[in-house]
Amino acid sequence: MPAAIKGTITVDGQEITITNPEKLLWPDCGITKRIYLEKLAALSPYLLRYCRDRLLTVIRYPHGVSGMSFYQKNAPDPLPAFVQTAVHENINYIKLQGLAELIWLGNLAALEFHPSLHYVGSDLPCEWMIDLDPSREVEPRIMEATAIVGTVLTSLGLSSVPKTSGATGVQIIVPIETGVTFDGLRKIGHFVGRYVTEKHPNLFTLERLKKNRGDKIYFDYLQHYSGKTLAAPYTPRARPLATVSTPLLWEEVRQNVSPTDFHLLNIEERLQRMGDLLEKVPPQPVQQLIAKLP
DNA sequence: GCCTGGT
DNA sequence: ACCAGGCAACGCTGA
DNA sequence: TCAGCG
Ligand SMILES: [Mn+2]
Ligand SMILES: [Mn+2]
Repeated sequence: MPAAIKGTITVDGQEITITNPEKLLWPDCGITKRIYLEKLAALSPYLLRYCRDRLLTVIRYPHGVSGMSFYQKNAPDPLPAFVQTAVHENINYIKLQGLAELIWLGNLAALEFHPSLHYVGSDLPCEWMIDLDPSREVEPRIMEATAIVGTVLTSLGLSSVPKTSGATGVQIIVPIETGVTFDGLRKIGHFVGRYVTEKHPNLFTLERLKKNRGDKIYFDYLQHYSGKTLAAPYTPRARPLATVSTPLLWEEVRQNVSPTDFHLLNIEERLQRMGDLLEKVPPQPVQQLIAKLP
C-alpha cells in the first residue's frame, strides 16, 4: 500500500481537502481521482448550469465504480462553510452552486449528479425531460426510438434536444416557459407516450411492471413530480466506460451514435467544439398544447 | 470517504 | 485505538 | 390494500 496522500487546494477562494488523488475511480479507463477532478472542472460551466438552485442527489462510490455505492441526499455533517443547503420534505439538500462545491463532492467520490426538475422553493418544472428507459442492458434501437419521439415533437411544433443518459437510455429535453405544471407535463407526456406506443408497439411500452415490458423501451412519463430527479445534462456516470450524459444533435441521433461514444476522456474536446447544445433552444410553447389536450 | 458510536 | 454501520426511502400507480 | 417502480 502506498502511503495515503492528503493535500489542500484552493478553488474560487475556498480551501478544499483532497485525499488519495491517485485512487482509481474508473479502473478500466485509468481515471484516478486527480483526473476526475480535472474533468469535473472542465465540465463545470456546463454541468453547473443544470444543477444550480436545485435539490441535489449524488451517488457516491468511495472505492471506485466497481465498489459499493450509496445515494446521498442529506448534506453531510460537518459541512464546509461555503456550501449552501435547502430543506425539502424533511431532507437538508446540498445546493451545487459553484466549482468549489463540485470539487468538494468529487473528492468525496460523488460520481453522479442528479438534480431535481424544479428550482429550490418552486413547485414548477424547469424543463420537460422525456425519459426513455431501455429494458435491455444494450439497446441498439435507442436512437431509432429517440428519433421517432423527436419527429412527433416536431410535428407538434416543438424544438427539443436529445441527450444520452450516460447509462443505456436517452432523455429528450424540451425547454419550457415557467408556468407549466408537473401535472401538465405528465399529461402531455402520457399523450406522446400513448401515440408512439400505438404506432410502434414493438419498440415502446408504457407498462409499469418490468416483467411485462419484454425488451421494449419504457416511455417513463411518470418522472415528472416535485422532488424526483433525473441524471443532469453533463453528469458523469458510474459506468465502466466513464460515460457522460451528453446533449446531441438530431443529426447524430440519425447517424445512430452510441451512448458509450461520449465519456470523461473525450467530452472536453466535444464541448469546446460544440458548446452547450441545450442552451441554444429557447422555451417552447408547451403550455398551449397542454391546454388543448382532452 | 468520512463521521459517529460502541467496544 | 479500532471497527462496524450509515449514507434514500418515499410517493405514486395499477391491480 | 399493496407490491413494484424510479
Ligand atoms: Mn432514465
Ligand atoms: Mn426513468
